[in-house]
Amino acid sequence: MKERLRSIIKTAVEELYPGAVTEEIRFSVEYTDNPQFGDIAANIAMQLAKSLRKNPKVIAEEIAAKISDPYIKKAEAAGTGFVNIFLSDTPFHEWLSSLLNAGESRAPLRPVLGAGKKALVEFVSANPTGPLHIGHGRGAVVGDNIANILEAAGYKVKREYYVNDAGNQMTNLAASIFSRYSALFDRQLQFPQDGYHGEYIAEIAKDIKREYDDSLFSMTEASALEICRKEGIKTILNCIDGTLKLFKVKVDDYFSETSLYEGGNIDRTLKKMETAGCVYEQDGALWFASSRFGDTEDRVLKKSDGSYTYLAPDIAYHDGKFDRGYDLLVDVWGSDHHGYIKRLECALEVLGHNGKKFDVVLVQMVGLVNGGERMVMSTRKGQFITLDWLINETGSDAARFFYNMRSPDSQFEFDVELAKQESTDNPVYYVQYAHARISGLMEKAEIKGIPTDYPNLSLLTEEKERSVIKKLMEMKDVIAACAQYNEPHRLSYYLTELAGEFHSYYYSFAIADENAKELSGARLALCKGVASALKFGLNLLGVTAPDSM
RNA sequence: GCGCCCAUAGCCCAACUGGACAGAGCGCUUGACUACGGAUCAAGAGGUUGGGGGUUCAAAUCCUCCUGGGCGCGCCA
Repeated sequence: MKERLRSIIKTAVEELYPGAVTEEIRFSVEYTDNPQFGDIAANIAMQLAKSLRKNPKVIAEEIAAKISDPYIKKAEAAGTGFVNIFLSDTPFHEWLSSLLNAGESRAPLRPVLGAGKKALVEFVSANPTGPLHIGHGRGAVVGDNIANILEAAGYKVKREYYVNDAGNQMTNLAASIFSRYSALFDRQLQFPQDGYHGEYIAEIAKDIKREYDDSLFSMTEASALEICRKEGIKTILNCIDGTLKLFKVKVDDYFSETSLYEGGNIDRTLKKMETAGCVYEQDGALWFASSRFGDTEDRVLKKSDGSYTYLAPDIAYHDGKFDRGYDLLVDVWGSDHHGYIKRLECALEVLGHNGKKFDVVLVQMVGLVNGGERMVMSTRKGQFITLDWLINETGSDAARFFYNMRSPDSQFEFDVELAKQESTDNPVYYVQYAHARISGLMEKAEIKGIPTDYPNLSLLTEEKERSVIKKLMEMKDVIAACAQYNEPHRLSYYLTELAGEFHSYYYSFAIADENAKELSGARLALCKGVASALKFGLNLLGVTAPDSM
């Protein structure tokens, strides 16, 4: 509908003012939120005012007088120069009909953005050194939702978890486990200074004891640690995977950092950067001249002892993502990693990927308040609230909706004591209730013998009915905005609004009235459309749409 | 010191990326079930968008300075 009006307006303007619509004129055509401004408003007159040297209000009046269409009831100039368009009921009925006919595909609710393009969403990527805590939950939900939304917008999406299974953290993990293992045999081994103190470490040690008994002591320390490392990563990743499944977070692949070492990917990528002439040696180390590309300083890629820094495999990983044919990369990171964006962007530019899209979504940290006292979560010290706990406490639906309520870059504090309470006034129930209510209506309709299959939608003439349909028409734009700006929280807000429109409608009219079967059939069809949109939206957020609650 | 992010109603947050009178929820005040689910609805109070300056027909949004928070500035990952 918007597209249609846009071209009508454009044509009118071109006839009125030949040559006025240049590339720079990017006018908006938007649904209004206030009926007094009509159904759709355009700001083109104000955009043209400068180049035409004319009062925008006058331009708007001329445009309004010029445009005509069977769907348009009237067009008028308003405010400082808006063109407000009032539509007849017909386009609303036709649109609703198209939604109902689309069935499960729900094509009228989906924007067409991806058109088969390939997108890779990398998220969570927590180090495999402990269970996921409530901080990770946010990234998991945001990433999963972005992936779902991109899919709905037509992208082919893959979801990856990057596993940092190389480097010092892993050495630390192995040493921590080995120390606990030794303690099981009454052998005191000094606990590593930066070791991991969580309960789960001792559990892993017990597992190793069960499988290997005391045989780790009869091998070299290196092999013993290697077993601890492997077992540790395996167990922890298993645990993480279990949590994510419980949270309905889909992960297609766990991408191992170690595989980049073993596959020679890092050397290959560094060679490319060398060829591009942007690396140099100094003090025995290999540096990336990132400052030449806008970074604040140069970065070390290979340390003087010959090992790689964290950055090198990360560059190789992202280089590889583009080589695998993805058009769009979305990384969901904790905001404390924001300093890495620039250097990674610089590297990707050097590697010739500057034309492609690489977005980093920074998810702000989740603070923790316990009884008014601030807590700092630390996996290493074993201080954290696990995501498992939260899910069990509030349920997956409430937790997911709650995490998605705020824009990713806003920081919020999680009050442990309020977690359960938070779930009872979580808006997710408001939205789910609307869906359940419609299911109830449908049952009622069947009992009362109200036919809903071939509704006469032209009977929907109430102002409220119009505004419900209008709300439904907006969903496409909302999903598009979510996908475009990586802001899935918009969908949560939208669904709350849509549910509100329905609840209000429900109270204003008898919907399943056996004494007015034809009208009721039309109203029930409208409700069916609402339910379809609610379910679609909730599922995009990983939340169920129950038929009863 | 340098860099990134944030500041909106009593609280927690939105605001279609520059558009019309800044909007929801919670909390507060008042009302609504012998119609289809009250986990709901209807109404009210509540704002100098942290502060100053600037750009624009139009600023919560862009630029600049100030104040106050968060985070990052390793040959750690």
